Amino acid sequence: MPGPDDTAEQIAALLEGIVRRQRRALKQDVDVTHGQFRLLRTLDHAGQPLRPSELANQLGIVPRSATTVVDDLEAAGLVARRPDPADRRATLVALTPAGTKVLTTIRRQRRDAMVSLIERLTLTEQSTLLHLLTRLSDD
Amino acid sequence: MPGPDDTAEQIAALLEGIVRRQRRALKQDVDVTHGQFRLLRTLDHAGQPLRPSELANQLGIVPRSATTVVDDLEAAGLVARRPDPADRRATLVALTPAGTKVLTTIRRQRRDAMVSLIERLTLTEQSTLLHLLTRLSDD
DNA sequence: AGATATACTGAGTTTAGCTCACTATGAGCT
DNA sequence: AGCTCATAGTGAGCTAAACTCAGTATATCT
Repeated sequence: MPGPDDTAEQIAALLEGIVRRQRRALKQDVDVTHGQFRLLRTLDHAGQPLRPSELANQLGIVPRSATTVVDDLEAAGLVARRPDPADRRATLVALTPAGTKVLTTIRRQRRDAMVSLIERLTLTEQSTLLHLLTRLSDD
Repeated sequence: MPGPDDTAEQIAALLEGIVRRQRRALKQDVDVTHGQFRLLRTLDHAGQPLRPSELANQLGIVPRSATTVVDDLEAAGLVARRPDPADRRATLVALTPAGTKVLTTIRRQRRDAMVSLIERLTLTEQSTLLHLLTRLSDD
């Protein structure tokens, strides 16, 4: 006799499973990790250079973790650090042209993977799912 | 003009975000990691001892990874290994009473967190969501 | 000027996976 | 029986994505 609690547990398990499998399905041929991709995407979405702390904030991670991701992306030439003219403690992180290009590539791959999954649903179901997930995501 | 590709990308991002936040909301006071919890839950759901390889299969991880999780749970006294009488290569992993107890505790915590999230949806919406996610999860 | 707060980072840890290679045992074939 | 191949588990070692704690440089506030 499943109750609402059961439903919650099942939904949690399904969400986890889907995310895990989707992520693993992405044997990207571009050498950018998932975390790095998220940071690139955030920068692109912002449309302007951001501080590491702001990136951390938007990514939902602690600032120290953002530093590492930026380090690796910078080493790969996908972002560049420059001093913040307004505050000498701070640095600004900007996408390089190479970063933008890589972002586009990965985005397409990820989209392909997700599309092939959600193609199992009808268009109506897709928009229902989107709607429900959005409701769950609002802060 | 959002097309099906956009929908896929949005759904992917939402799924990730929900899972990440839910997991972090779980500052468990029981000393069992998320991966360990998943294994305990799988064992409990099976209702009988399972082989590590079967656990790995159900958890969607490679067998070697299951070995490590079982190691840690066994060290904590939450599961027990015993030889499989039917196949001397194999071992069977069973929940101990302590494991069952811990599982119950964590389940309640997790359920509370997830329930408080999905309470935003009506019962009908919840079952719709469950249905859609199940469709996405079928192999 | 001094205290406190903020921005970033070095050092080290944890979690949750992974691969590769090895041992022991089972199963199928001749 | 003997050989070959497959399966079950695990040791060793790696990667990713987070974390904490502590330290330095710079801002801000009184």
